Parts: sequence; C-alpha cells; structure tokens
Amino acid sequence: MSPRTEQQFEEIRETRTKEIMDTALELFANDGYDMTSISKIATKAGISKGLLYNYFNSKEELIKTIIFSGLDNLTGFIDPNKDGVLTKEELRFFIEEFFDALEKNQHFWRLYFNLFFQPHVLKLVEKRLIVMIHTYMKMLENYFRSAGVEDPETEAIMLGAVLDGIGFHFMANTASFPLDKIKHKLIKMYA
Amino acid sequence: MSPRTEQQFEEIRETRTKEIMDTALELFANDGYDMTSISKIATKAGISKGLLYNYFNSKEELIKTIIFSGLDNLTGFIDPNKDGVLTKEELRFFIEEFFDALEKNQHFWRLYFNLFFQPHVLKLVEKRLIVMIHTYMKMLENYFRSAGVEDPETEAIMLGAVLDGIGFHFMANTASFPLDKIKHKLIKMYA
Amino acid sequence: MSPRTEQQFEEIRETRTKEIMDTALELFANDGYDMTSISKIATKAGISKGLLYNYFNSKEELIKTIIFSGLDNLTGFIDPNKDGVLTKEELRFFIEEFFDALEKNQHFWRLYFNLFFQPHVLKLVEKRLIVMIHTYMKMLENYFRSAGVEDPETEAIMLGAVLDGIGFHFMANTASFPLDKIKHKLIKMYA
Amino acid sequence: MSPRTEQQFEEIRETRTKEIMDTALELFANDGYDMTSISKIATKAGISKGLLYNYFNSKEELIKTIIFSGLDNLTGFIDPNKDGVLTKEELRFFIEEFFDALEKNQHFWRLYFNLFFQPHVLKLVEKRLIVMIHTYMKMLENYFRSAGVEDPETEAIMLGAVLDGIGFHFMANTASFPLDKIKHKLIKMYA
DNA sequence: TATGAATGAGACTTCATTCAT
DNA sequence: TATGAATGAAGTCTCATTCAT
Repeated sequence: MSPRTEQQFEEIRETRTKEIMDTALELFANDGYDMTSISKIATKAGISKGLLYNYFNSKEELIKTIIFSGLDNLTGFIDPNKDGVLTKEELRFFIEEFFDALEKNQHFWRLYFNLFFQPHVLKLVEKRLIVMIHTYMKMLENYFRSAGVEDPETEAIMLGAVLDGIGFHFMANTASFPLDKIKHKLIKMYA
Repeated sequence: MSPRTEQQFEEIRETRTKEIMDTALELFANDGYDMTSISKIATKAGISKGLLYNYFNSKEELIKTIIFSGLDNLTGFIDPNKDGVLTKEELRFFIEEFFDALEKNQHFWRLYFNLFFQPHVLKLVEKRLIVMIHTYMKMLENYFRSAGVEDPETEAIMLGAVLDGIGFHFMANTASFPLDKIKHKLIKMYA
Repeated sequence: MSPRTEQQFEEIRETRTKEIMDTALELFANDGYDMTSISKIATKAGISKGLLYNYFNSKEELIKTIIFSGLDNLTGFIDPNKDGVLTKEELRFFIEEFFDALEKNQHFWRLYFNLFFQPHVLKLVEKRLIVMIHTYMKMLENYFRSAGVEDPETEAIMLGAVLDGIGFHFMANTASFPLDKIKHKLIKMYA
Repeated sequence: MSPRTEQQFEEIRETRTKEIMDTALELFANDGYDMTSISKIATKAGISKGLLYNYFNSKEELIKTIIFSGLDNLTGFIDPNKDGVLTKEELRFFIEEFFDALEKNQHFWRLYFNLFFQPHVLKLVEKRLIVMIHTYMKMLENYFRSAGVEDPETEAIMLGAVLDGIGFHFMANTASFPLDKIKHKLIKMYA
C-alpha cells in the first residue's frame, strides 16, 4: 500500500491537536492546572499518554499553547477596525462582545482568571499577557480621554476592573448570575 | 526549671498554631495550594513536619482552618451594628473597610480569590462561603431597596462584582494599582 | 520512468544500510548506546523510524551488526599472511596498523572500549569477541615464544594491555595525546 | 518517649548513606549508569524509592557523590609524603598500591573506566577528574625527569596508559588475568 | 519501499502522611 | 512535645517498537 500523503498526516495532526487542546482546556479550567494530570487528559481524549507527548513536548507547552490560542481569539474584538481609537459605538460593541465571549468560552475564561493566582503558570504567559492587557487598557483610556472624562486612566482601570469582576462572579456562579441585566446596566452606564 | 503549667502549654499551642497558619497563608497565597508542600511550610515555620501534623491533621484541614479564620475576620465589617440594615453611612464605612482590608491582608485575599478556581479546595469551604456571601449580598440588596433603586438585586450584584473586580486587579497588579483613586471614585458613586 | 531493476533495489538497500550503520556508529560512540534513541538515528540518517526497522529488526540487532562489521575489519591487520606466526616485521606492521586504525576509526574504537562496560551490550557480541581476542593474544604469545622471551603469555598480555591502554587514553583525550611519539616508543620497545 | 537525639539521627543517616552508595556503586559498575534504575538500587538496598531521594536529590547527585568519594580515596596513595616529588621507592609503592586498589575496589574501577565512555556522566565529574589526572601525570613526569629520562612527558603518558590498560584488561577479564605477574613485570621495568 | 501516528512499559521524581524514638 | 526517617502512590516524561496507509 502506498504511504499516507503529507496532507493526510497534516489533517490527522490538526484534528488530534484540537482534540487534545479542547480536552485539556476543559480539565484545566474546571480542575486547575496542577490537579489535571497528563494521564487524565489523555484518557479523556481517548489516546495514550505517549501520543499526547507526540503533540506537545510538555505539560507547560500544552497550557501555553492553549492560553496563547485563547488570547489570539480575544484580540479580534478589541478595536475592531484596528485604528487604535474606540468610538462610542465600538465601546458598546466591545462590551457586548465581552459578555458574549464570557458565555461562549467559559472554559477559557475560567482558565484566564485562574492564571493570576497560579504564579508558576502565570510566569509562562506573563509577557504576552501584559502586552495584551496594556493594549486594551490604553484603548479604553484613549476613549475616555477623547470623551472628555476627567481622569481617563482611572476611569479605564475602573471599567477593566468592573468587567473582570463581572466575569469573575459569572464564573463563580454561572447558574444564577443575571448576565443580561448586568450587560444592559453596563451599556447604559458607559455607552 | 519547674515544669510548665497547663496554661503555659496552652499558650505555646496557641502561638504555634498562629505561626503555622500565618506561614502557610503566605505560602498558599504566593505559590498556590498545590505548589506549597507541607515540608516547605514546616521549614519556614521553623518546626518539623511531624509537629505540624500535631497541630493540623492534614493539609486540607490546615487550609480550611486558615480560610475559615479569614472569613471570620471579614464578617466584622459587614453591618457593624448587626441590625441587618445598612445606612448610607454604613455603606461608606463598608466600602472603606473593604479597601483597607485589601491592603492589609493581601495574602488572605489572594487565597480567597484563588479559591474560586480550585474546585477541590473550594469544596472544603463552600458551604460557609455561600452563607457568608449570601448574607452580604442581601445586605447590599436591602440597602439599595430602601434607597429606592429600581432593581436592587442587580444593583447589589453589580457592586459585589465591582468590588471583587477591584480586588482582583489590585491583587494581580499591586504595585501600580491606584487603589486610593478608585476608592474615592467608588464612594462618590455609591455613597 | 522505467521501474527499478532488482539490482537497483539491491544497491539502494546496501547504501541505506551503510548510511544507517555509519550514523548509528557515530551516535553510539559519542553519546552512548542508551542515550542514543532510534528516533535520533533515523532523523540524522534522513529517514523515518519505520524505514529503519525495515533494515534492522531492533536496536540490539543494529549495534550487533555494527560491532561485528567493525571486528571484521580488524581481523585484516592481524597476521597479514595468515600463517598464524608473526615475524618481527609483521609485529611492527601490526603495531603500526593499530595506531593507524586508532586514528582513522575513532568512532569504532570508542564503541569497542565502551562495550566492556555495558554488560547488556557486551552480552550481544561476547562470543565473537572472545574468539577474536583469543586469536590475537595467541598470535602475540607465539611471537614472543619464538623470540625466546621467558614468559611469553604474560608478555603477550602485557602488550595487549599496553595497546588498549594507549587506545583508551587517546580516546579520552584525543586532542593532546602524543600518538606518534608513543608509537615510535612502542616500536622501539617491541620491534 | 523522648525524641531521638541529634547524634542518633546522624548515625542513621551515615549508615544509610553508606548502604545506598555501596549498593549503587555495585550496580552502576556492573550494569552501567543508564541501565541501573533508582528502583533497582532502592530494592537492592532494602529501602523505598522515596527514602533514597531523602538521601540524594537525584540520580546524578548519587553518582557524583560516589565518584567523588572514590577519587578522594585515590589521592591517598599518590605521592604519600605530599612533597610533590616521587622517589624511586615511592614510585614502587605507588605501583603496588595501584594494583592493590585494583583488586580491592573493582566496582569503583569499573565505574571509573566506564566514565570515559559515557559523556553525559563524565560531564558531571570532569572538572574534578581533570585536576586529579593532571596532578598524577605531573608527578610521574617529574619523577622521570629527575631520573634523567630523555622525554619525561611521553614516558609519563606511557606509564599512565600502561596502568590504565592493565586495569582495563583486569576489569574485562578478572578471572584469568595474571595480575601478580604483571605487577612484578612492571615493577622490574620501572622501579 | 516508506511514513509517522500510536502504544505501553518503565524511568526519574515529589510529597502527604505515618511512626519509632 | 518534637524529630525526621520512612513509605507508597501518583505525576511527568521517554522511547523501542508496531501498524495502518
């Protein structure tokens, strides 16, 4: 029989990689990085431990890849037209997207919040994270400045904190958190 | 040397217990529960592993005791006069106390936020936590209701989220977080 | 393209086999048998793991083949005219060949010396090795006997030890070992 | 019951440490570093794997300690009166001691020769080894110089190689190697 | 012939906990 | 009360080998 084509191999790799990452994301988010063993991930993904290491060289590389991939997805809804300036319309869109993402990617957000309290994990992605957070804070700050707010920096920090606080509570208490009401309240307040 | 009295033993026990708890709190908060070994705690506390187990039956009991003790301290500044109703003055006091506590007990707060993302730890203190959070949410809700706010439940949840969001950001970025400015902003907004 | 003939296949096989053996010899010699993975060998040889197993059934078979092949090459310079007796001229030639081989096949010699300290590898080639060493010791012994030396067996053992000692030191310290001076010294002593 | 005294603990540690090192030396020497698992050592020493790690932080530290300890023992018989100069008497003594050590510490010598063919192990002790070998080569060189030999450096290297070659052959073929005869031959040649 | 995905055994190491003293 | 030696389970990772294509 002729060997698999390069493309076939690539497809296998892509599928498997995604399977592993999805499984691992869910477990990392729900049980924490340290409590999630490679064994558990492999079993839940229906593969052997050995194979997992064929795709990711270490547990650290696995979580790094997952987090980076999640962060990449995020950048999409910050400053949609990439001009570095938020209009009132874009701020509204930004807030709506944030709430949307919160609901759709709960696993990622759990992991994201989790990060800040696991120094040895945070360390792995810190650089990338700092850049991203800084970018998004500057954007908010610029918005408030151009909107004539008195202390735009503090105002931006405040909004950042509010959003994360909401995310945090939603994560901690998903079932009964009134996400929609809070969203509307926030939009009324800010946009 | 005369043998120690009962009371002296009692005092030693109390001191030791506190020393162990303080040491463990700091390590748990900074390095995470899983990354902190009993060995490290014992060494930093200047005692042997064996003796630590003389004071706490397990690592779980240790963190449980620490968290419960922290939560006990918190209840102090909610509704100071214990009448179940917050005046505007008391809300202001509450907010100020919150910010104060944030600065003074950073270790505890790190651990507290951490809790929500470590199910196997959260499980240990969940019941107690739910009661406490519920109490404090109800109080805020009552305040907003008596203040004539339209949707007091949502308003309370919002304030809760805002406070935790602030705490969260302060923990994540202690050095450059403008805690004072945010405090004043919040007091102006709510009280 | 016309399909390859039987003979062409044969040639490919032979070339490949040699490529694999050379690559493996170098890695085994430099990094040790256990530290050299089949993966590394295949990669360095520019083929896949699967194909390597097409040529050698196991890692053990691979090293066995390499060592046997090396030993085959050695027999060439012992007793060139195969009459089982060494003349003074032939001993001189033998010593010179030894030094020559040392320089030219460092990889093999490293592996060869290594052998004696890795029982699980030695076991694989022991029989063959014993025969060979015995042959060459007998030859030296006969030489010394016919040269009228008092205790020819001990003398042969001594020369064998000296040669291996030189090889050993040269391997351990290739850069600064005065191979030439030592060679001349030895020839003066023995031939 | 009163706790163990510090001295009791020290005795336990010393005994255990020696037991572990002896067991490990034997296994490392006979089976090679890579083929000897921590599990095997622990089992043969009659303890748990965990306890072994209480005494040595890693497999590397274990072999390093063993080799260094062996090298320490060696320095005793080089230049007995530590004046940096060998007399003819001392050279004779040195050679005799070498043969003695060869017989008495076969495990160590196997490990020692083994070293040079396991780069990743050699690396761990290289520095110390180079110093030691250099010291002992210089001593021999000085001896030959003061004895009026023409090329004392080469002569020293030659003797070094001869000794190692003898050790090497003795290790490879302990049962039938005529150690005594070789020793006398060597003493007659050099001292 | 040729590929590399997949397996499974086994390696090193850590750590909560127990226990003799 | 106090010590730290000792255990054993579990975790991360490697690698010879097999197999579908």
